[in-house]
Amino acid sequence: MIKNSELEKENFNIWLIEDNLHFRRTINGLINQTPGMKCSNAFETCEEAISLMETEFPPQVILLDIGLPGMTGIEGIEKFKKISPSTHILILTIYDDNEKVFDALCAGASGYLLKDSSPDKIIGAIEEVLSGGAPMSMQIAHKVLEIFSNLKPKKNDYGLTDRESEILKLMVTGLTKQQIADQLFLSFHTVNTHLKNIYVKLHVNTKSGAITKAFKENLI
Amino acid sequence: MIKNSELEKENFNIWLIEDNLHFRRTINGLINQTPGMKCSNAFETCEEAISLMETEFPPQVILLDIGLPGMTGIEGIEKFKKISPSTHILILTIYDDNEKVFDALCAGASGYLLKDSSPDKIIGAIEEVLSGGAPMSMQIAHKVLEIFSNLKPKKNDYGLTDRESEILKLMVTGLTKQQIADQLFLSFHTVNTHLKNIYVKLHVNTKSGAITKAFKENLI
DNA sequence: ATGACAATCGCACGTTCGTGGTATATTAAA
DNA sequence: TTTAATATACCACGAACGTGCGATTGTCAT
Repeated sequence: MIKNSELEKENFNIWLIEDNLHFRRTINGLINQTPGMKCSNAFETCEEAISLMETEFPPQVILLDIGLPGMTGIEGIEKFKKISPSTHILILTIYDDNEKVFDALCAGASGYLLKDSSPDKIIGAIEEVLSGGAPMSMQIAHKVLEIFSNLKPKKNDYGLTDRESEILKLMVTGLTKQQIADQLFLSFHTVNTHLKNIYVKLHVNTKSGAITKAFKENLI
Repeated sequence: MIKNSELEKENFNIWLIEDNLHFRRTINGLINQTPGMKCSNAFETCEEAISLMETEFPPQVILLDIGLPGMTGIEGIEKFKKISPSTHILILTIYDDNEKVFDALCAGASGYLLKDSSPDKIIGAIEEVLSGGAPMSMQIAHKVLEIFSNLKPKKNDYGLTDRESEILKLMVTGLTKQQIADQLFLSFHTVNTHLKNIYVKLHVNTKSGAITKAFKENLI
């Protein structure tokens, strides 16, 4: 499987954090059987790994479970990344809900695999993060795109005119009516009128309400 | 390469939108050589494809370029998805900037390949979308995670107390000071004081400013 | 036990906002 | 050509806000 001479020379350092003894041993063995990779430490909890990371040289890759006793894997990611930003975190878990996937990737994970991945896939994923990729199980990649498409929601159309949108944008920056008027070389009264119309269209009756709505519904 | 009996039976319908004649012919040939796949239509522009889509039966997959004459691929995605939500859009382009990737995936693309992908990869990607996956070139997957980690920015800590955060949350819902006071069974003056302190901590001096900051920096 | 912080409550004053009106010029559609 | 929509401008008044001063109480660590 592995015939990359670079890998064989470098002997990449990998840590494993996994509370299930059996799975930990399996993965550990798998990595150490792979030329060019070495699972130098295997932990049951993030806490143990963190304390060692502060004294020892950090690994290139951490294989990280999410459902752990004590600190969760998600929380762990941030800690690891703070200590060693260059270490790649590869999530290896049973959880595939949007929430966990989203949080893990936001926290800085470099990849996300489900535990049903084959040994080949797991080793391949480690190689992929090492070469700058972002390995994901098929289902996870799909979820990621799902999250994306929900990210930019139906751009609700309240029928704001161009001028009104422009004024809404300025309002969001925190300007008062008078300041907006100055900025656009308009009379205070004109801005006042526009605001009134904006409020009617957005069904609000305060600046705060308009701003909140603007953010929540991507009107900015 | 392809030995999936399901694919051979079904003969999946694929459309191609690509303005480069040479590349269009190449991909067209590639698909038609693949058992179980048929490139039934190849277009130069989104406009042509859209008009045909309104009369003919839509394909299972559209291979879509982004840099097209007339309507861009990104704009096209939304149109296609509106006409036929179940059609998978697979982006095949030279553009790999965050902006385009982000927009395409938000618009509802099911995958994103770079044009330097090998024929095998392209066919593999089509199979992957058909089986519910989300194929991405390695670089693209990496960019996607990059976008994610920038999504949840440094949760700036302004040292708000629990009470202050609570009041900030209520403020965002559009309540007045008096309404917030009622909600929390506090005096108007107490809320007023808390707001003053919030303003100092957030370096703002209006409700609007506080709300904007709350949204922009995820303080909610 | 002293000090720092958080949470609560109070008042006064000037500023800004929200809303009820009215009105004109321009432009685009019917 | 009439109509509708948009952008512009004005006024007045009460409500809400922002900010300057206070103050008391409790908690928690030093």
